[in-house]
Amino acid sequence: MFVRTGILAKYKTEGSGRRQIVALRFPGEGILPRDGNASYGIQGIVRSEVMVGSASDFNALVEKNPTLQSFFWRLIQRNEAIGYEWLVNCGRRDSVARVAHLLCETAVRSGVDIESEMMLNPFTQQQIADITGQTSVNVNRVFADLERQGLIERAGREIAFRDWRELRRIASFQPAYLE
Amino acid sequence: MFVRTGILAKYKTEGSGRRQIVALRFPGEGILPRDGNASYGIQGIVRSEVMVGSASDFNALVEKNPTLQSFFWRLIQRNEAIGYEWLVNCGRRDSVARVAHLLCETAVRSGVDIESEMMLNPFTQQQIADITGQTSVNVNRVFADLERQGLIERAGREIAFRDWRELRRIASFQPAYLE
DNA sequence: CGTAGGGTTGATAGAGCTCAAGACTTGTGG
DNA sequence: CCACAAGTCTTGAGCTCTATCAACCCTACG
Repeated sequence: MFVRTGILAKYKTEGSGRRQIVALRFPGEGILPRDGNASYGIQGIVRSEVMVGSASDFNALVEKNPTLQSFFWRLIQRNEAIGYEWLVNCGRRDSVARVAHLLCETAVRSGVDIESEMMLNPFTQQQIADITGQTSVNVNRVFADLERQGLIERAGREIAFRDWRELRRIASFQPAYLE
Repeated sequence: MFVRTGILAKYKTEGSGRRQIVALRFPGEGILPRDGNASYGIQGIVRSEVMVGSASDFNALVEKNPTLQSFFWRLIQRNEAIGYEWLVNCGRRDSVARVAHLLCETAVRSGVDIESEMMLNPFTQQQIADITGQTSVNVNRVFADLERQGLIERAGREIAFRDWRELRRIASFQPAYLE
């Protein structure tokens, strides 16, 4: 699956019904075919356009095209790096840093111009909670906190970065892992 | 890098010096080459024998050997699935479930015979904390808890599974993701 | 105009962190 | 063989962060 527009989420549901989003796919990214069943579900974060192809076509294409192969190879490594970063996020950062980190990553991955300071946050607070391993109630409080600290300003889903440097700092966001 | 014996850990260190182990490699598994710098460190959990090769050799080998290619393809997908499971673990399970899940996964991945009920836990409690995103103090209390509940019995690092089924349940461990 | 989903806020409880101290294990050098 | 050091495990006390529960508001939409 190749994301043309919008955002896709891979998620898993725990026994007790709690949901965890384990990966996101922004435009230009994709979900590669798997042997066997996937252990996760796929859902659109926003209305999205997605190209879907068959695994056999994909494999044939890649096998005879070394350029494509190394392209996907790099794509896989990027996703791996993002996954590791998310693990650090969930395991070792407090709730403010987790949300801030997600905002930073989202801004960079969706190609928003930081200088313009504006971004349309595509997530509901519940989805942010599902990504960062918290509750939506707490995500709400964290947003209020970030705003009170003067790091962001909100108008509906629209977010203005008022102090990108400081936001990066509290998130300990080092964009190198996104290449 | 190919792990012959022992266990390797990939880890990242957060700004405040807190460590998160983001992946493990058991015997028969490996760490594939990357373009550019890796954003993680590698450390042995126990004394390990590791075969190290160069990326160019690896790439050449894989490129002309489709069987190898699909082998590594599956390996990557397995690691991806494990990573997702770890995210669920850190994000959505309480501390008892996290430790229990790690024990289950370790038992299966290291090929221990569950029926024999015995496993040499290879980790220090600090390492378990670094994997599950907790403190070593709490890991210690969780172990005491699991023992009090009669799910495991400990003698040093040696662990006996006294009720594998129940342990799996509280960990919500579904081994399918390990293939 | 009613409804559902999302956002906001307060009160409360509890899980897990921090700090601190002591016991035990293992390896090293004299 | 002993003394010592470093690392690991264990336990208690207190506190903080975040979950939970519950109510209410706002907005979009049919």
